Amino acid sequence: MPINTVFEALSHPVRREVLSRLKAGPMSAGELAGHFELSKPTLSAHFAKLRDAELVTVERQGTSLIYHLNLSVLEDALKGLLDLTEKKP
Amino acid sequence: MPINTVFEALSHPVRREVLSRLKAGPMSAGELAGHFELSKPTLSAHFAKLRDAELVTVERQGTSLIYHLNLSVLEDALKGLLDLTEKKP
DNA sequence: CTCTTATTTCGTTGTTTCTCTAATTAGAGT
DNA sequence: ACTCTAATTAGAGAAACAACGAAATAAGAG
Repeated sequence: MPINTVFEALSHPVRREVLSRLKAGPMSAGELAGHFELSKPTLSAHFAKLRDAELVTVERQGTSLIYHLNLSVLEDALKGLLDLTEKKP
Repeated sequence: MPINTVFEALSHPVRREVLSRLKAGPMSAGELAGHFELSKPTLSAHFAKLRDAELVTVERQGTSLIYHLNLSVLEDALKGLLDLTEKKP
């Protein structure tokens, strides 16, 4: 959960869009993957980076894996960026 | 200035620290480079990415190049991240 | 015009990222 | 046990990244 891992995870547009879709609510890996024109293994790799950064959490439901957005880490990133704009640290 | 370029630029810790230092005020490339244990060519490449993303602007003063933080693009990134946390849009 | 200073560009090397297909694991149902 | 679906892991290749030393460029001083 080093902040560097978080920013690295946020650097790819596909991963940011995954987060954006999860904003609406938890979703399975397959359903998420259906929104992209990429192979499932490719998406799975993106999911792994998001998990590494703890930007998402995962929960198994039967054969499906349900991904959840982790707001708190996203807020850490937000704070990190805000620190770059504030004059006062 | 596509937002993707901005996030990509923000993904490296050295570049974020460069921005952080510029927060205090404009600074020359050499002075900036002095704060890192990296060669000048390496730093120059990082500066180029920041320029590409328009996160910094540059101004020549004699033989020196003075880098300035560009808050407005940083705010765009901030807004992009905020969009990932908000429930409403 | 030459010399010095400041910074970037060039050429190279090793590492990481992104993508794919093919093979594998995990769970549920028959 | 077998089979289906869901998802990940393994393996491979192209492209991009990050780092360096050496050479090139730009601007001012003498």
